[in-house]
Amino acid sequence: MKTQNIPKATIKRLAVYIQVLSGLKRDGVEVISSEKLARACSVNPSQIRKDLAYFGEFGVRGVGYYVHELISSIKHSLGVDRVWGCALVGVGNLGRALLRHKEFALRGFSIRAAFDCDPYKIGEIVSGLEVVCTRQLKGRVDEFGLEVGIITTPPERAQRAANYLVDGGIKGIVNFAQARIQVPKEVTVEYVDFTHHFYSVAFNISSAD
Amino acid sequence: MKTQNIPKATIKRLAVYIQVLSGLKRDGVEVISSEKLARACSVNPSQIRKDLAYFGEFGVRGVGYYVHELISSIKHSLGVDRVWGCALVGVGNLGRALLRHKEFALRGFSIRAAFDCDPYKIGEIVSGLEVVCTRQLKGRVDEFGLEVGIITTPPERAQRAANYLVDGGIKGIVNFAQARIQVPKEVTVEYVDFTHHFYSVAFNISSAD
DNA sequence: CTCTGTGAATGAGTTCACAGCA
DNA sequence: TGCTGTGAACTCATTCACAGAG
Repeated sequence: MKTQNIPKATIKRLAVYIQVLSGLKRDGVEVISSEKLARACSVNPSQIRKDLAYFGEFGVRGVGYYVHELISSIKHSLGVDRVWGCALVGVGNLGRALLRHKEFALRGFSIRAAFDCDPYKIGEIVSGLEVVCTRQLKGRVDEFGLEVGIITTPPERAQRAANYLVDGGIKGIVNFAQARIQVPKEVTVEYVDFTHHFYSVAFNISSAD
Repeated sequence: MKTQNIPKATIKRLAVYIQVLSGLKRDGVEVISSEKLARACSVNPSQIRKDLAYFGEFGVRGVGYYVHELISSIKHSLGVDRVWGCALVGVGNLGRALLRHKEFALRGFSIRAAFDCDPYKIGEIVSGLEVVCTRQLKGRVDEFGLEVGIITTPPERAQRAANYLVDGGIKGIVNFAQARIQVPKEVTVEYVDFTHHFYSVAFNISSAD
C-alpha cells in the first residue's frame, strides 16, 4: 500500500465495489474484468483500475479479477477485515433502529455499548444491551474495546456526545445527528444525512424541465 | 437561477448549509457572514459564496446573509420548499424505522404509501399506513401524489422494486438497499449507504500511524 | 491477443484575489 | 470600511491511451 493521500471519493467507491462484488459472488461469478465491474457500478473502467492501484496489484493481466480474492483485498485495504467495537450515544428512535439493525455487525461494526443521558432510559435493555449513563462512557472504552462512536442524539446534544467520545479517547465518529460537530483534527467524523439524498432527488426532478 | 450544470458536491453542501443555518436560527442568530458560516460548516468561505452564486445573489455586501431569508432561498433553489409525496417499497426492519421516523415529514418528504410483496405483511398497519401489495403501486401513484420512491428491500429485490417504481412513472428514487440498480437515465437514483461511512472511519483510523 | 497497471492529457471543482456595492 | 460576487489560477480527480504482463 502506497502512502499517497488517497481521494475520499476512492474510499466511497471501494465500498460500492464491495457491494457489487458481493452481489456477483452471490450469483456465482468468479472472475470479472474492470470493464464489466465498471458497468455494474456505473463508473469508468480506468477509474476502478486506478482506485485499486492505490493499494496494490490485485488483477491478472489478460484475465481480470478473482471476485472473492478482490473482496478480501479491498476489505483488507480499508481495514474492515476485522471487527470494530462501536459505542452508540443517544437511544432515541434512530438509535434504537440502529441497535436492532443487524446489518452493522454483519459488516464488522459491532455495537457493544449504548449511552444516553436521560434517566428514564438508563437501565433499559435495547436489543440485548443495557442503556448506560453517558458519563460512564470513558470508563468503558477499554473494557468493551470501543473504537468507533455513533451519535444519534437530537441536534442540540450532538456536540456534548462528541465531547464525551473524544474525552474517552475515541478516534472515529459516525454522526447521524442533524448538526455539525467540532472535534480535534486527529478525530475522524463522518456525517450521515439522509436528508441530503432526498434534497438531491428533489432538486434533480425539479430542474428536469 | 442559471442553467449551468451545478456540481453534485454543491447540492450536498447546500444541505449542510441548511442544517447549520437552522441551528443558528434556533440560537437566535439573524445575520451571518460567509466566513463565520464557513467555519461552522468546515468549508472555505469562497466555496459558500460560489455555491450560492449558482442560484442567485442572496447576500448583502458589507453585511452578510440574513439567516432566515437564506434558508428559504436555499430551500427554494433546491425545490424543497414544498411537500414531496413518497412511496416506500420494502417493509422490513429499515422500512419500518423510516416509516416511524418523523424527521422526513418534517423536512418535506411525506411517506404516503408503503408497499411489500410479502403476503404476511400486506394489510398490516405500520405507523398509520396500510401495507399494500407492490403490484398495486402503479395504480396509486396519481391518487396519492407519489413522486419519490424509497427502496428498503433486501438487496436481491431492489431491482424489482425499482422496476415497479419506474413503471409507475416515479422520476426519483432514494435507494437504501445494499445493491446498485439500473433505471432509465431520466430517473434519478440516490444511494444511501451507512456502510460507506463506517468503512471511511475505519480506514482513517487504520491509516493514522 | 486480452485485460491490467500507469504516465500523460483532460476536465471538474476549489481557492485566491480583487473589483464592486452597501 | 466590510463583505459579497466572480473571473483567473490552481489543485485535485477522472479519463485516455498505450506499454507490458500473462
